[in-house]
This record gives sequence, structure tokens and C-alpha cells, in this order.
Amino acid sequence: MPARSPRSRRAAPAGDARERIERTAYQLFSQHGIHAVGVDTLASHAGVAKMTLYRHYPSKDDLALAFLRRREELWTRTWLANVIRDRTRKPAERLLGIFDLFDGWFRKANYEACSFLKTLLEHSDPRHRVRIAALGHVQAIRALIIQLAAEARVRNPERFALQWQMLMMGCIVAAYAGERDAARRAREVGRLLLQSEARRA
Amino acid sequence: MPARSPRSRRAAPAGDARERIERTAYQLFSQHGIHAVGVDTLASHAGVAKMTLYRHYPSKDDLALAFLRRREELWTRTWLANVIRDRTRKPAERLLGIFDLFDGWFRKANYEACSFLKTLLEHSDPRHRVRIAALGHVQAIRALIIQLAAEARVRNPERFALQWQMLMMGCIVAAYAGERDAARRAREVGRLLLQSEARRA
DNA sequence: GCCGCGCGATACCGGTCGGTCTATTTGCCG
DNA sequence: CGGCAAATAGACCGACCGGTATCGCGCGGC
Repeated sequence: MPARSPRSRRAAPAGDARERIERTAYQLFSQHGIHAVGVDTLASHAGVAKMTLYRHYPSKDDLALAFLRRREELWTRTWLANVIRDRTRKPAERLLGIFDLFDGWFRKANYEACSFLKTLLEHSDPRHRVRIAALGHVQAIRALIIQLAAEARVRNPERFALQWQMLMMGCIVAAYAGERDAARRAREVGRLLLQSEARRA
Repeated sequence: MPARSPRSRRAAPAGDARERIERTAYQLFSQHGIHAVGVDTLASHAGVAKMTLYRHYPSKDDLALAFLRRREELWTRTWLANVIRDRTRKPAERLLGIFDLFDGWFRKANYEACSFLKTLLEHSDPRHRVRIAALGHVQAIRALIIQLAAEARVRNPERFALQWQMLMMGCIVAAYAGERDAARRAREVGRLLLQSEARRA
């Protein structure tokens, strides 16, 4: 239990509103982007008064930040990282498995692309908090790949990870442009990259 | 001369406003995205009355369409396609030259990323005219790559072009995320892809 | 020399934006 | 039971959204 405050407050109903808000923000923001969803829409979809929303989050930007954090928790950590590690113990296969995972993702009916990229692209001001946060989440994914690359005993994990992530981002965008086989095609390139970078221990 | 209408109209001052509008739209839309720029901002930056703007373009969407067309003319055709063809006659070098060109682009002070991708990502409705147009422009780029790939006698030009374009888009996004060497890293992967796909005649 | 039209300026339209305020209800706690 | 915190609905704010209407000016063609 996440220690609501110095002194224990409500028990059952409390936190319920906050959770509904954040869940709704996750759905709407990830599907339509942040700019495209107004706070009124958000509050009504969450079944919550606007004032309740503003009690929990000082501004829409803060809510956007919370959305990105949740996205990292659900998408990056729970979905990407964990599933990849559960699939196989062979590091190279784990890297390639990213694209197998992507393949299923791309075929979802309402494929929403990567929220971090969408957020990044829709905030042109480099000093904006939300953009900076999105950037951090992109780098968190890179950190993950660096680790996998190191386990795969790649020559230069940092460089490799940058290239691998470019492949990932490229196929995410390609899939959003309607290319159904983007993941498979990216996987083929990934295999090439892996072959050229791998060194036997 | 583009045949202004059935009967000749004004000579010198006419079309001036239209040109200013479109040039301003190009600057502002490519830098900040379409949603982020309002028509009032646009008109005032162009030094034009709002009504003049609406006389030339029925709606903001139509102006956005014109912006994308201009982007294809200036960016895709004039910059990308022509420069690539002028650099060398060797098809494989032309393909790799894309990333050399990108390298300079990424280092521009106000690097604005790819307008087609940004437009695509900020329109989630797949039936929206502007999104569909952006998609068309992305495919125009692919057509260009397919041609270069065919000239390079690649095994499967369509598949190759899709993979090559994923590399391009991936490094465009990576550069937007602040990765200064994205073009060089993408070029390395491109060389791998080229080596594996090339067949000697 | 006058008419027409492209243009600029400005006010306006209904709607939505992010954000605030108030008055009221609800429900847990000591 | 009384008090307090959380949540509610809804009005309200100034600003801006895309888009329209009106009017007056200046210039070019007949």
C-alpha cells in the first residue's frame, strides 16, 4: 500500500477517483495524444468532477507526466521488459523477440503507436517539462536495450542500442503508416545487425 | 506559369498574398506542427487579413494539404531526390548518401524532423484528409527509394525500400530525440543491409 | 473615369481550451 | 453526534479555436 499521507485518511472510496482519472488519462492520451484530449473530456470520461481532477493534479501537464510514468510502468516495464525476459534466456533471442512482440502489437485493432514518440513529436519546445519527460522515457528504453546488448556480448553496447532503437522506432512509425509487416521486416534487419556485431566469448 | 484561371486577372500584386500565406504556413507548420499553429497566428505572421487567407483556402485543412504538397516539392523532390542524384551516379552510393544528407540536416539549429511523420502522428483518425495526404507523401518517398533500390540491383526492391525507409524514419526520430550521430549510425546499418541485399549483375 | 475585385482591418460567431470558484452532498472518524 | 475531508455539479473566467460578415481602400482594366 503506497502510504497515502502522514496520517491514514479514507479507506474504501478514496483513491478510487484518482485511479479512475489516471486510467482514463492513459486510455485517451495514448490513443489520441495529449493535445487532442481536453480536461473536460477527460473528467467526464472518468466520471469525475473537474475539480477532483485538479485536486489530484495541479495542471494538465502534471497529469500528462503521470500518464507517461504509467506508460513506462505498463508498456516498458511490464509489457516489453518482462515479456522479453520470460520468452527465452538467450540474449540475442531476447533482442530479436522485441520484434516478435511488436508484430502482435502492430496488428491490434486500435494500434496507438509509441506514446513517448508521439508526445515527443507534438511538443516542439525543448524545455517543456512534458517533452523532457518523454525524452527520459525513450532513454529508459535504450538503457534496457543496452543491458540486453551487453548480455549478448555485443562489441559496443551503446552504439548497438542506439541502432537497435532506431530500428524499433522506425518500424513503430512504419506500422502507424499502415505497414502491417513492419515488425517482421525490422526483425530481418535486426538479425543482420546482430550478426555483424556479435562476438563470440 | 500555372494558368491562374480562365481569364487573366491581376499581374503584379496578385498572388503575392497567396505566396506569403503558403510560405508562412510552410515555416510555421513544419516547425511547430499543424495543430499548434492557429489561423490567426498564421495570418498575422503572413501580414495578411484572415479573410484573404480564407479566400485562397476554404479551410485550415486545405491549407495544411497545400503545406504538405509544398513540403514534398521542396523537401522530397528538390532537396532529397535531386541532391541524391547529383552526388554520384553509383546507385548504392546514392542510397547511402541519403544519410550523409541527413547528417547535415540533423545538425541544423532548428531541426524540425519530418513534417509527414509529425502530421501522421498528430492525426489519429485514419479517414482524415490530412492524415491520408501525409501517408501519400510518405509513400512517395518510398517510391523514390524503390527506384534507387532497383537501380542498385537489389534482390527485392519493395522489401528493401520498406526496410531502408524504416531506417530513415528511425534516425529522423532519434535525431529529434537529441541523438546527434543518428545519421551516421543509421548509415552503418544501411551499409549492412546493402551488403546483404546486393547481388552482382 | 468609373466599376470591380483583391486586399486589409476589425468585429463577431459559437465552441472549446486550461483553470478557478462556490455551494452542496457524501461518508469516515473520533 | 459533530466535524472534517473528499467529491460532486455547474457556473464562470479570459483566451483562443476555426470560420464568417462587413466595410473601406487602392489599383487595374474597360
